[in-house]
Amino acid sequence: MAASPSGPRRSTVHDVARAAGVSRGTVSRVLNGGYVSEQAREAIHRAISEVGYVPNTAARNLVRQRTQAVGFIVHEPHSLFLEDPNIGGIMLGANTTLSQADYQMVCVVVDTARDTDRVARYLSGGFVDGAVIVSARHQDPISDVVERLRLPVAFVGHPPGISGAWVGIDNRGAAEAVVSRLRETGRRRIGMIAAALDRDSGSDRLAGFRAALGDAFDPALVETVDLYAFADGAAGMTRLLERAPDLDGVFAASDAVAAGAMQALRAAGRRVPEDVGVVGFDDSAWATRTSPQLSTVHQPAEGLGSAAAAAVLAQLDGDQSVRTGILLDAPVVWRDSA
Amino acid sequence: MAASPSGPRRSTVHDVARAAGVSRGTVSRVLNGGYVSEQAREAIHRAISEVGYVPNTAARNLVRQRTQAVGFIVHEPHSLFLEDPNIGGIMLGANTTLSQADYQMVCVVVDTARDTDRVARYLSGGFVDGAVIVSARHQDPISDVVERLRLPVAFVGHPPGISGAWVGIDNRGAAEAVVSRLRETGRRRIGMIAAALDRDSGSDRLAGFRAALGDAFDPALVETVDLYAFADGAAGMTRLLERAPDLDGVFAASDAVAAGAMQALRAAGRRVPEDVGVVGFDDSAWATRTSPQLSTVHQPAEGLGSAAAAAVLAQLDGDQSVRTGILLDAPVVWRDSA
DNA sequence: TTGAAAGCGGTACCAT
DNA sequence: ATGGTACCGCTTTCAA
Repeated sequence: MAASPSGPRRSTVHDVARAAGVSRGTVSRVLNGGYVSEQAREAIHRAISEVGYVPNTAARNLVRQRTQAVGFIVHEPHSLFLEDPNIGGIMLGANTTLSQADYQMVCVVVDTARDTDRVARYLSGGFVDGAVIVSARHQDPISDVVERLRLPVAFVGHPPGISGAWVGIDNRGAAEAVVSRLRETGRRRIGMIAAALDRDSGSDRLAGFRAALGDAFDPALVETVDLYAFADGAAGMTRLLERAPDLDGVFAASDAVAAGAMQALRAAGRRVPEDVGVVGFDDSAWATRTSPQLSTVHQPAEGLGSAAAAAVLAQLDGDQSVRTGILLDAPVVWRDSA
Repeated sequence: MAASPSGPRRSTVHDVARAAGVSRGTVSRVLNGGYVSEQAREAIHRAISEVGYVPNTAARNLVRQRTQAVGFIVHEPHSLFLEDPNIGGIMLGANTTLSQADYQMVCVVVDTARDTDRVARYLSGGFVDGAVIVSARHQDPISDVVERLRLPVAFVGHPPGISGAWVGIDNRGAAEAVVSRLRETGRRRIGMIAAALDRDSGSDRLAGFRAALGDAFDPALVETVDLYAFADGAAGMTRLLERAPDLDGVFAASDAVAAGAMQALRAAGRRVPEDVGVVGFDDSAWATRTSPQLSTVHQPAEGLGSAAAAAVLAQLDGDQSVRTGILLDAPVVWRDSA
């Protein structure tokens, strides 16, 4: 049971109080704010560094009835967690904001295949004061739990039917911008490889595509695939090309899909961007690795994580004015593929 | 200050004790093990689910003098954290193992550019019972702190001069295996694009390359680049090709480097694998996205994270028999690029 | 402005 | 086997 590093006992408020010649209460007051004479304050600060005092988190949390932890819930199989170019950035952003506010981020990955309700239990268990929830889906049981618990949360993305705070980008608007520009540059037969229609990001991108085309929209030019993945992009492109050999532009639902599409295009003897213009989505590492480099929509991943964390923090502070929806800017980046 | 979700007060050991008609001590005993009559045990279990009891982590941690948290320290700039194909897997593996043991993983990313000693303080602050440390470097100040604190840790990778437990793969042996096979398949002028020589992984791969070649080793066939990155691979390959136009095989220090090298090779009119055989390292998403698909060394990323976490857990349990070094298997995967 | 004291929710030791 | 009780380190009334 040699759990804690042996060393000398960590010093406590008690030690500080004694060294400064005051009571524990006074020490606590300078730590947390309250009426303290300048003289006492100084003596205490000196004592603190003298005895090397560091507050005990557990004790503080116990009396304050908080855990000082925020969950980062990713509802995604491990493999997708690793593939997704945005999750890492979102996590980093959330972590930065949270730790600056002295909160710990506890990362929980719900491998969809396994039990969702392990997380539900976790959330109910009072292990966290709030949560950032990534890639929730419609009717997600986790969202239900959160609602019942009235736990301060923020979703990244905006699954329909969710009532809590959320932060996202304007997928639909960005898609429209992409397609409009494609048309402006002379593309006339523009197709789309849509993906992940079961989440808002996927369906909104498709909606934007459709809206931008208006009357010119042709359902035959949309190919739908399951995942935002390279292989899906390649397969989708191949099928799309069979149906519409005269196509001269493609909007792919993600960079990975776009990269796959480019591969299929090349295999079919089409040149990018000369014969077919290709645009992706995410501005992930993929975008600058394809040749030609991909035109795409920039996702502010760290910003999303950071904003979601801030929204949770605001609720934790009892801030009533929390906006329930925040849209971050997702500019289109034009490179060489279209 | 409406921090905790309002709702009814959470029930405590006290409530359970009263509902079961026993004392708090007895309740604690069934929770933690000890002599309890079968009768009491049953009554208590019934009472627990009746009142919906969930233990309070803070209180338990306070009395036990532990935090029940383990740090996951990544000493890497944010951008590299996102690029590295292994870190995500390592993290997932560590997280899984840790949470199964009821530990929380607290992720700390040290953006090298900024203060390393913020982490040192964190570690000294008693916020965690132990730590998994990824990508430490030689003479890393963090390693020093850990040593001084005698904090239970495990490193992923094996930076020289580190005395604690570590888990890694046999970079050198894997590199040797790659090069030997390249020779067996008839390659005669084999070059290497070495990277990240400031870490053990990078220098060990180079050492293996050298060892496999023995007398045939030609320093002119080694090109060194800074990072395990695509762009570095492309640039390195270009330079290498200038020096050794007759080269017929390349061992790249990572898949990203290999992908960059393949691009440069193609630009120079060389066919892979006909003219030049290329082998990477990591078996990351890159490997199956290039065409032809990459032959490479498989990194058991989740396994590494999991093993490192287990090593920390073992030390926390006071297990004296912890092996200080664990090597996981990293098999070579032969695909089409060589 | 400050000190004293009462808990926060558990665990563990001590008698019984 | 069980109940009683002291205590973990800190915050927060309440008096003074």
